[in-house]
Amino acid sequence: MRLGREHLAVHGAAALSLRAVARDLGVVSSAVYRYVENREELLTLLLIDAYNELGDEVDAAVGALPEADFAGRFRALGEAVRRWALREPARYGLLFGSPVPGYRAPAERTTGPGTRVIRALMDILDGAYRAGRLAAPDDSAPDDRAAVAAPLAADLAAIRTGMGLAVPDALLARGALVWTSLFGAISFEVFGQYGADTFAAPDDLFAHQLALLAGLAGLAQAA
Amino acid sequence: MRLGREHLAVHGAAALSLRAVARDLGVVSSAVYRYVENREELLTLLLIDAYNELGDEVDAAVGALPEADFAGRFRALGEAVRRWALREPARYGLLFGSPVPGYRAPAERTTGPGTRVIRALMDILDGAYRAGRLAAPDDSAPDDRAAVAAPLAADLAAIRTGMGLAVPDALLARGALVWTSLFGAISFEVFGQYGADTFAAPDDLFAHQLALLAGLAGLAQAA
DNA sequence: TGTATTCAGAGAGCAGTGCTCTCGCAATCT
DNA sequence: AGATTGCGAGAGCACTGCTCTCTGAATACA
Repeated sequence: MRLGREHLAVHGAAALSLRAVARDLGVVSSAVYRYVENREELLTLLLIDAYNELGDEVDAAVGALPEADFAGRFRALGEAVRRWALREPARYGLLFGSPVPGYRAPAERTTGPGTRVIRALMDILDGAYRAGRLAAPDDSAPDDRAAVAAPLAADLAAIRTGMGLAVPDALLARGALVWTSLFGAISFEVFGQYGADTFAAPDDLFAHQLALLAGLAGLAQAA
Repeated sequence: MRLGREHLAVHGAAALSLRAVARDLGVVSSAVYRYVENREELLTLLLIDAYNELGDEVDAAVGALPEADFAGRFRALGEAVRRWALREPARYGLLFGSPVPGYRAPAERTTGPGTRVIRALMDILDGAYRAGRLAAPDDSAPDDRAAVAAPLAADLAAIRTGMGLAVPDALLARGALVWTSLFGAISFEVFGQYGADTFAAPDDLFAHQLALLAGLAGLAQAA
């Protein structure tokens, strides 16, 4: 079932060639259609496979730290995502890059594996909140920046009940921003948006960004 | 010189077909090669064109507000980027999505137009700093989260001199994170990463995220 | 005005793609 | 032993990027 994973890794998602996959398997192209309905389903399989591998690595990295080490777990999550993304840039692009033209992922098969990272992130934040270790950072306390508009509050309420969380609106919204920001930073690095050699020390850059995001999420940096 | 812009808009970057562009122009495919060396150069032209249109709209939105309204200008920048991205999702994907397989953008032609948004963003932050209106948010003051490792500090110093800025390391790093976070949030929305109807009020979500990012950047929300 | 040059586009053709169809071979089941 | 099933091969369709040659028209030059 490793249909074309290494080929995707080499050539990228949009250029994924069913015929090339067949060649890698030492088989003619029409034979692949015995196992896969079309190129779309091949992409779907690769999508689910990638989501699950990323989810596995994130879960392993997070689970290696004690449950109460919320800040440590958050950092482990971010580092695991980045490590996987840098190791598998094409597959990362398939998951978080521009959608493949003409391809629409079947939600009923991909939402499960596709929500594992945000699930893990929210579990950390929710656990920290329930343990009284998640505080609204000072810069949001006095002003109304953290105020949540009514329609957004409705969306957040649906997410909270849907995921079984306890965090209040403002912190939930911060969690969502941390989520998108994490992937934004990683995407910039993986996709080469920073420019050729703008950052000679990308590890330090990311570590700094992770620390800032932890602060944004309301996680104290204590161990 | 509108070679295939609408075609890209419809079908996406990776599916951009030189032959289809030729058809749109009412011409046979080989004729296009009179004006464009190959598909790569066609992509490069579209890339530069998109960068410049985005840059123009951002500059216009930012320039519509008084120079001293740093927070307003920041919000205008973010809203302009999002507006353009939602209006031109395929072109946005070309700029900020997964790289087109086998295509390498020529830095000497694209870095100029490609840095206009970060340039505008940094100008706002730098202006606010020089005006004494950019403060390190409270949540970074007491701890060492904002401490910048030595190699990262070297990178930041190069950026500062290269762009002629005055902001210190910690704020410059925050600016970079705000930059990537902004595009991370927009990419999630444009690329449909949030899930089908997770957010019924995406405008409110983005407005909230922009406010949080303004806080992260150190911009007071005063007018 | 007559010739030479340039240039835009057409058309054929190459190798590649996704995909469908038919066919043959081999293992399996009854 | 005979029928069924499944796997893979091969041909063929329309599409792609790209190269080549050829034609026809506009232009430059004398």
